[in-house]
Amino acid sequence: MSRFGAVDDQYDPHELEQRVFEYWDDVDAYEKTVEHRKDGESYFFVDGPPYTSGSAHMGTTWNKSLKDVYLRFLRMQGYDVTDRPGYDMHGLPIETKVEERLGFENKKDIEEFGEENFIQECKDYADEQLEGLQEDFKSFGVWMDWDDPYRTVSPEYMEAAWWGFSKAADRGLVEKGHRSISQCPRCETAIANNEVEYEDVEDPSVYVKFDLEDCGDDQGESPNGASGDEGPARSDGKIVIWTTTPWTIPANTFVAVDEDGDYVGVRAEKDGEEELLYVAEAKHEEVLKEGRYEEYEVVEELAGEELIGWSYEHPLADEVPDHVDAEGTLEVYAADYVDTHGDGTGLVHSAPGHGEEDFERGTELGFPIFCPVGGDGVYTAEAGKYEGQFVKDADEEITADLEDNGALLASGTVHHNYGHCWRCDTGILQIVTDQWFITITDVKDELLENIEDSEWYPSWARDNRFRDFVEEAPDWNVSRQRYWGIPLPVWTPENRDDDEDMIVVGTREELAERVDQDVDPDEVDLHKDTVDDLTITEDGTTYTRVPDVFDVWLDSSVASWGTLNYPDDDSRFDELWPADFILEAHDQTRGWFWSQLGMGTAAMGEIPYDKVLMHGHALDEDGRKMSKSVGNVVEPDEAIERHGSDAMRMFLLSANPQGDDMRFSWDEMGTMENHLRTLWNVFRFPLPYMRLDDFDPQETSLDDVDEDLELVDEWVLARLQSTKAEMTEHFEEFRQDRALEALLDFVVEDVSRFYVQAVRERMWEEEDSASKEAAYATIYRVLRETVALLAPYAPFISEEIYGTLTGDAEHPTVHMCDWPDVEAYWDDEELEEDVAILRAIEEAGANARQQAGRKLRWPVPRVVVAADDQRVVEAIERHTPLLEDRLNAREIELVSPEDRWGELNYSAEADMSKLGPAFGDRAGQVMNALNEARIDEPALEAIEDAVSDVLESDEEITEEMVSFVTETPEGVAGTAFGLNGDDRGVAYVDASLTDDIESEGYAREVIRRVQEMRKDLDLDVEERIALDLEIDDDRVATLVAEREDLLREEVRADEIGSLEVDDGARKEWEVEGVTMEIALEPLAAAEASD
RNA sequence: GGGCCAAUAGCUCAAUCAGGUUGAGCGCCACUCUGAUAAGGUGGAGGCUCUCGGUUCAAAUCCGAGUUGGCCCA
Repeated sequence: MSRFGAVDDQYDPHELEQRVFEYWDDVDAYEKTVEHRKDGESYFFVDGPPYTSGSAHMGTTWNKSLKDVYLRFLRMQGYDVTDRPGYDMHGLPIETKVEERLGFENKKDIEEFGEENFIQECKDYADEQLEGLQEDFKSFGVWMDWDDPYRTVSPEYMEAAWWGFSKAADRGLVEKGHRSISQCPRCETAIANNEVEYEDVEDPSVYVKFDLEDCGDDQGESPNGASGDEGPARSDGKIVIWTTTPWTIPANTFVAVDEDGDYVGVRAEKDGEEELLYVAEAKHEEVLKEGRYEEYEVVEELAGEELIGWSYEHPLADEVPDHVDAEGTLEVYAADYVDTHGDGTGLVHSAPGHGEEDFERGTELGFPIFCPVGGDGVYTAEAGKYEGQFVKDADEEITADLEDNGALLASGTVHHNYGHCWRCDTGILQIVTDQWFITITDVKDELLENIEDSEWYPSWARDNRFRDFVEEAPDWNVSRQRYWGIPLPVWTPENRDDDEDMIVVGTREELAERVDQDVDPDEVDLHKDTVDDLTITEDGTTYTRVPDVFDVWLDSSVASWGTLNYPDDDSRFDELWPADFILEAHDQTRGWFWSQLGMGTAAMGEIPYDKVLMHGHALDEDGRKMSKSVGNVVEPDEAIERHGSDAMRMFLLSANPQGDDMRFSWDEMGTMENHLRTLWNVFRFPLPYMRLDDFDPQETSLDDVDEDLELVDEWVLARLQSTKAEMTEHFEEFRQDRALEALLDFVVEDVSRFYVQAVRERMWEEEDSASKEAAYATIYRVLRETVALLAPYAPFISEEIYGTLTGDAEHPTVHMCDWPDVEAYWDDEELEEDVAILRAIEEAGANARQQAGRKLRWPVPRVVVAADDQRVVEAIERHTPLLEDRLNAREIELVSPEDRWGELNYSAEADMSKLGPAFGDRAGQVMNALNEARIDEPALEAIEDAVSDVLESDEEITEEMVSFVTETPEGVAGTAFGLNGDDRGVAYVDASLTDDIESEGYAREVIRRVQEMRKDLDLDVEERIALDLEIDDDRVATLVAEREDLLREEVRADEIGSLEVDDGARKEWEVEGVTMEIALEPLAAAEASD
């Protein structure tokens, strides 16, 4: 780009961004920036891999924008940043998408299609989605290493997973186990608890009576011993359970009670028959009502422990002949998952072959684990009568059979939350199957210790949420009975599949060495279709591979070394690992934050990341989550279309990145675009003048013009230093939103609204002047550093401004710049405060003018400033001319704190922090009395008297309790000014008129209208004109005539007199009630027409 | 059902940790400026600080109970 070249009149984000994209491409901006930092200190960032299904939504866009802003910032600080993006490409979600595409319904379809073909389809689908995501991320300017992303399907990456798993196995943390897991019967695989989605559904609700057996017989055998020798004969009694899954009753093994709970025996009557029912005391009324009993009577009160050891008959004994009947089963036991006040009856049907808690308690009691259900949710032969039925379909028949057996107390339906498969939405089943686990519960203490080695932003995310999650976490089931995933690298002896003599392979090299077949370690693809056929023969035993693939969460859990291609490539691991920084949304506490901790600890004994920035989710404008079914999704593409990538990024980056959700807002995004427009206008304002004067920032630097700098120059430079300091501080605390706020405040408030206004006239000077050069050098420095500070947020506009300012003199791209340091030389806190005070006075003055009905264009004879403190006096004394100029006042009159302006009245304001302790509960009354008092002089006695009058009692008021405020007299308008909420004084504008003032006022009114007409005629700034002026009021005409020199100068009029207008304009105006006619004509035209 | 986080102007947020008469930006309305001009400036309106209790002379702030939303867990 050529320096100070022509730029667009208006900020057009789309054209600008397109130009910048092309420019980046032309000069290899990204590659150069990476190269530029290659000798810097290394910084290891690891990208949490998005899943390759669907396109980037607002949340992903926020996430990548955050990553981009921090990576750019770190680069500018000199770090050599690792920025390899990643993609999570395996797993059930993609399998189900592909199944949908191919019209498959179950695993059989896949087997028929062929494993190899299916895997290829999944790979193609994932690759396709990856391309889409890459394009999405590039479209809003994220700079990562797009040419070389890590892909969880590549052989190196899959090897990294194998290696991590084998390290965990080396530590004895891999085991095959019989566990209760969540099974999706459609996908025919175990799914992780965090893949279960809960939805409100209608399910059966059945109350079942289990007939008690005479407990005298097996009293001695009962492990917990209960005596049955008193009270009513229990052999005719029944215990009542409740369940929403009748299909689990065939597997009933025991009934659980709360040993400390209260239970009752109830004699109840229905249809002339009497029954003795046992339920929790708290639930008995509800249960009997459900059973529609006509009458009942509590005949017995028991503690839970008294029920222990009671035995009962299996309610489906005939239908399921193979039901559990081992020693000690079909009895009542204590279990801590029972709640006598919760849902149900206080007695819990327990089937260790299904429920997780039932399984644990059943195992503890040494019972056989009976699960007559296959992975497809169909009853096996063990289920007797129900064999071959899908379990949910059998609910009805089982309920009917219970009724026939006289075991059904009541049946109905209930609405409750029930788990569903996250991908195919099928209701999950709890069944016990064989699965492979990483037994992280064996290293729970180590996990909790390792958490301490990471630093989280915000810190509560680690100390509350994450720690709680880790404490509760069960062993990690890593096996899935599916196809599209990393195969488990486990080989077991033929015909045996336990973990006793397993071989766990860690690398492709090892695989090639140990397998019986010929395998090229550099060429082998590790997917299931390839490795399934490989066998290992050692010491005469042949080993075959376990057919499962890994839980997809295991894939990303190894990202901290997988992204380095470790162990295949060990060149950078020692230097870089563990990651310095990761950044994801809060749903990853249970996801990636957790899986990495688990895998890092199991494999390496360490947490694989140092710093974690945890952001929230992107919600819609009403604070609801964006969802396709609700139709409130805002697509990033639309945001870019409406406001441009820079504005969208700035909006996203203006949100707090620490834990809070972001509420989307079109309004706020529009505001960001406006701020960028302001910056654009500020930037393009000095360009024509600099170009005209051949200003060269390399020749004329700030140092060269140091002597000629004016107050505002020094001030804006001082503000720049504070802004840099503030931004750096915020960035280092991961609050880029606050850093952005500081920058925009500087650009909009200080540069645009104050500095540019203040230097305009200096830039218009036609002759060369030291002052003008100083202003050029100052604004150049301000803009040059501002775009560097803005570059991480808005990389496009920053690039264009930087290019126009620097031409070929600096880096090819703004993103190679160093993060601007604070220069102590320009730091000037005193000056910043002075100007802050002056601006407060100016603002108050403008307010007072409006009250007095005097426009800024009209001078006022004087402004009286009553200062509350010496600091304000100093500021005014140091900068009186500037203040006169900004207020358009002939004179500034300063009233120091110890004096007062005679024409004023006073009132007082109470300070509650002092009144409260002194007056206690009467403080409110005293405050009101104080605030309402009006007095002639600001004296304590006067206010004390006034308050005492109102309250009819003597009150002691001290100086610190009140501050006096002035009451404006007639004819003068006054407005208080202050800083940071503290009053610092009052500005009084004396708006009285004199001939001199009116003369200038009217002259300026004429000037403005001539300027407007010049603009309508589209005249060049330099163009000379002839002017005709007829004013209807003689006095005003005379007043204006007194300022003819000013008029000629300002509007570049060489001739004033009557003229015929040919190529010019003539117009009548109404000014303050006076009619005037103005005509003008460019001189060149006038001459030509002669 | 449990845990964590949030709730303040129409919108986005600050003030909450260390209690003392609630603030900013945007939007809206009015005025103003006019050589940055599809810009700029000034002012105004707009608040039972989610609800109910408690502690305190005094609560947006501390405590308790709820409501709503978000995430996580069951």
